Amino acid sequence: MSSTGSAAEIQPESRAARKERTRAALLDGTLGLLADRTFASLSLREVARTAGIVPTAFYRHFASLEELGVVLAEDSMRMLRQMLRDARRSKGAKSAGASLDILVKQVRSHEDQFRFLSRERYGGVPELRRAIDLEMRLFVSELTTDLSRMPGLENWRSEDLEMSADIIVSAMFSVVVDLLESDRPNGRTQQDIVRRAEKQLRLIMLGMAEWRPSR
Amino acid sequence: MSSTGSAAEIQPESRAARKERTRAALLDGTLGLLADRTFASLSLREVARTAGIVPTAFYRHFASLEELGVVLAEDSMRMLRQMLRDARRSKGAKSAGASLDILVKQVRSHEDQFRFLSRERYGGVPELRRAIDLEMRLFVSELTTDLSRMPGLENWRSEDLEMSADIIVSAMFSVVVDLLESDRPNGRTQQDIVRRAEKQLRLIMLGMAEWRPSR
DNA sequence: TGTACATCAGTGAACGCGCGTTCACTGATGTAC
DNA sequence: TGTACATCAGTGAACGCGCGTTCACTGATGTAC
Repeated sequence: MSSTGSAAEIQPESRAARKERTRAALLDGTLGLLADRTFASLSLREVARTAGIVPTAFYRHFASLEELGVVLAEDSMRMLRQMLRDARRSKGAKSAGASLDILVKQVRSHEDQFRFLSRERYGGVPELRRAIDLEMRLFVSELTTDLSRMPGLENWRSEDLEMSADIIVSAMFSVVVDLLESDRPNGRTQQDIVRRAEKQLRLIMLGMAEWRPSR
Repeated sequence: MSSTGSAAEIQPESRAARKERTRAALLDGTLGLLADRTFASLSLREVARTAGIVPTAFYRHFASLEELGVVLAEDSMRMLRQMLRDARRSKGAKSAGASLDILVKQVRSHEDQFRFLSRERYGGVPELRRAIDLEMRLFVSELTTDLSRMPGLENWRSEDLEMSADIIVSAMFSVVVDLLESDRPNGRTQQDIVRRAEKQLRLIMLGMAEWRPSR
């Protein structure tokens, strides 16, 4: 309780730490606003408001709203990549059920980010759309590589592997969207969504088992 | 050449016809603006500008911008329904190739409307999102009915038919998006897109042929 | 440890602008007689 | 056919508002000595 250096001593936050906290508040507040809005409809002033700073202070952190948006997209995509890496490491991930389980958990713990990605993927800000689209392509191409290592697929043409990866990613994307809507009126329940997705993955795998890479 | 009623006589447009023309210009101009924008980012004044009228005259046609948006969504969805009806009537539509052909033609002749639908489907205006989502469900359910009549599928559980229809619609949706991007940098060519989609449909059909509706 | 100066996150006033909406209006078209 | 009146799509001024951005500033934190 003395003032000579005990653990209880008040450590005043450094200037850099404060700045970082405000920056994080800007990103986080924006993600919150995006829960039911499009990025294109945000104003710099309301974003600043959510972080509790005056509009002009925004420029201490980003040159423009769009720049903040790109950072948000990059952060969200980093999260996605991490998910893929985790899934690959986990031994059971080759089964459809286990992979879906990872996806559901990830969506549930990063709802705002997934909502942001799904909304801006086809949205109105070209810079964001391009960034997200690029990441989706990388995603498909990583999954293509994974597939090429699976037993029975060693001799497939890369074109065929790619189209398979593509259809899997499409199906997973709509799982994400459905999950995000699942607590709203008219939304299907999480159980229904997962069960349907499992069947879809099984259907695709059945098709792949029968596939003859002709021509 | 007389003024007594020949075909060359000038027929002044009726007031109702003029009004209808302005209304159409508003809808059409808005669709044009939406080629690279989100609906949520439009302003009433710029919409009015594209139709060549003063902002206040807008209210002679719609109570609000949102109301115009809903009409736009309804029009676009009518076009989609028409496409499905045409596809069903055409005899060859049971083959993947023929159906894809119809889709490609329809997308090419209604690019703006498809762009609008794909952009607002996950977009920021709840009213539009709901309207489009409802239509997509109807779409899946109609396709489910079509599938249930196909040879070999008579005994499938409706749940399984639905999940198959769902994955087909997802794949077709991404075909539409790809087609809309196909003339832009980084876009794949129309030929690549169609070829991949054909393979995907074949893969799904192979899977369905092997499907055992167990449990 | 104390002092003098530099840094810089955040402030607050001010600007010009496009916005949605109101209102009273204009003048061509439509209708009743 | 002609006249007198009603309708109504489009006009133009005006309003208050939130916007992005500029600018000079404040005062706490950091640094050099």
